[in-house]
Amino acid sequence: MIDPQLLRENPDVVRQSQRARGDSVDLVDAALDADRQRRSAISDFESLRAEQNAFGKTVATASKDAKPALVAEAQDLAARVKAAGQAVTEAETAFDRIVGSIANPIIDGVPSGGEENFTTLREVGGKAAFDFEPRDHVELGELLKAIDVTRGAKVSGSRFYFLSGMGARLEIALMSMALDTALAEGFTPLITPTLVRPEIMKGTGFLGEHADEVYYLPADDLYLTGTSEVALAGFHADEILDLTDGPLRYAGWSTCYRREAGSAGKDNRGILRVHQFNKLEMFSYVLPEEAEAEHDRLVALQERMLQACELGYRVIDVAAGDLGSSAARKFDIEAWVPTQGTYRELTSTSNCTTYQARRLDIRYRTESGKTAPVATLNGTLATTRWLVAILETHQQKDGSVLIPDALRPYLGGLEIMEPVL
RNA sequence: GGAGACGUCGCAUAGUCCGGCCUAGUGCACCACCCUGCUAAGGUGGAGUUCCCGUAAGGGAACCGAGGGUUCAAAUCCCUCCGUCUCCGCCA
Repeated sequence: MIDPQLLRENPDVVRQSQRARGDSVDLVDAALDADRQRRSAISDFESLRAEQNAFGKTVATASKDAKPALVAEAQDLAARVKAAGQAVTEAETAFDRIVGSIANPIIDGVPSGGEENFTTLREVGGKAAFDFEPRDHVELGELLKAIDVTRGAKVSGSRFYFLSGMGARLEIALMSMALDTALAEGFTPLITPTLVRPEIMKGTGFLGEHADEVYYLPADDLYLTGTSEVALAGFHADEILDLTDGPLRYAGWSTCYRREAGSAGKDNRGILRVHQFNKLEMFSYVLPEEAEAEHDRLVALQERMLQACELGYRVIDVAAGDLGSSAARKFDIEAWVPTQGTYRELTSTSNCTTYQARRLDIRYRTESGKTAPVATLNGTLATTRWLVAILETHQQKDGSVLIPDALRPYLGGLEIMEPVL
C-alpha cells in the first residue's frame, strides 16, 4: 500500500513511477477520486452517528409516556446510520482495491522499462574459462552422484530432484556459511513456517502478480511460501517496533515452494528452476531514512558470499517494470554459468520502503511519539541454485570439482569432490 | 477428531447471567506537577490505537480477539471464524 498522503499531496511522483513501470497512470486519478469519496462517506457517517449517540441518551432517560414516540423517531435515524455505514464500507473497499493496485513508487535512479532494461552496476570475478569442454551441472551432478533428477521426477514429477552425498553436504555447507555470515553481522536466525494464512500471503503481496506461482492447500486454507520473506515479514505484523537500538535483522532458513506455472519449457534441465529448494534469506526492519543504506549493506553481504564461493558475477539494478509491486528498487546478483554462456540470478535484494509495512501494519514510534510505518528489506544469502554455478565454475577436466576455500571448513576440510564410480 | 473453559485500554483484573447510570471501573507500573524530605509515602492531573474535519487551537467517530446479525441502543444477546488453555482420542 502506497502512502495515501503522498498520493494526495504529490500525485505526480506516483504517476511518474507508474509510467516507468509500464503500469496504468490513470489509476492515480482513480485513486484520488476514491480517496475523496471515501473521506466524504466517513464524514457523513460520523455526523449521523454522533446524532444517534446523542439521541440514544434522550431515549434512555425519557419518561414512559414519551418513549414510544422517541423510539419511532430513532428508528428512522438508525436506518440512515446503517445506510451511511454501508456507504463507508463500500467506499473503503473501493479505495483499498484501487490504491492497493498501485505499485510502490520507484526510487530515483531505477531504470525505466522491462526485464531487458536493467543497468549493470559492476562485474566482478570474470567469466570462468576452460581448456576442455566443460560439463553442465546435471552431468557433473551425475558423475559426482550429487544430484539425482531422474529419481526426483520418479517420486515427485518434473522439476523435483534429490541432492545426494556431496550434493546434500555442499548445500548444507553453503547454507551454514551463509548463516555464519549473517550471524557475524548481528542477524537473528529464524527457522520459519512455510505454510501461512491468506492474510499474511496477501499482506506480503504474493497473491498479486505472483498468485499462480503459489501452492495452495484448499483443505486447510493455507499457502506454501515461495520464500521465507513471507514469514519474516509477517513475523512482526501488527506490531509497533522499537528501533532505537538499530534495525531488527533476521536470517530466515526455510524450504521454498514455487509452482513455476509461467515458465513451462524454460530451464527444464537440472536444478536451475525447481518447485522446491532451500534458501537463507535476510530480512531487515529499519527506519525509512535508513532503508537505502541498508539496501547497500545487504548487497555487500551477498557479494561477500559470491566472492567466498569464488564465482564470477555482475550486480544489476533491475528495471522498474520488472520489480514486483512491493519493491521500490531491486538489485539482482547474477553468477556466470559457463555452459550457458550467460549470467543467471543467484540473489535478489529488494527495498520495499514502507510499502510492505503499511500493508502488514508494522510501525515504529517517531520522536514526537506518533507511529509511522517502518521500511522493510529482504535479500537472498544462499539458495540451492548456487550449486549450479559452484559445480560448473570449479569443475576440472576429469569431472572432479574443487571446493572453494571458504566452504572447506564446512565440509570437514575436504578440498575436492571426486566422481563416484 | 470429541468435550469444556477462556480472549476487556502496558500488565493484572471488574463488568457479560438481567442490553441504556460503561464517554469501560479498580490495582500495579508509567509521565508531569505539588507537598514533604531522604532512599519511602501522600496529593493532583495525564496517558492507547485508527480515522475524519481544521493552517492551528480544537472538535468528532470507531476500537472490549475478528467478522456478521438482532435492537431506538450491544463489552453485555445470537451466529461464524481465529487464537489460548484443560481433559479424552489419534499420531509415519
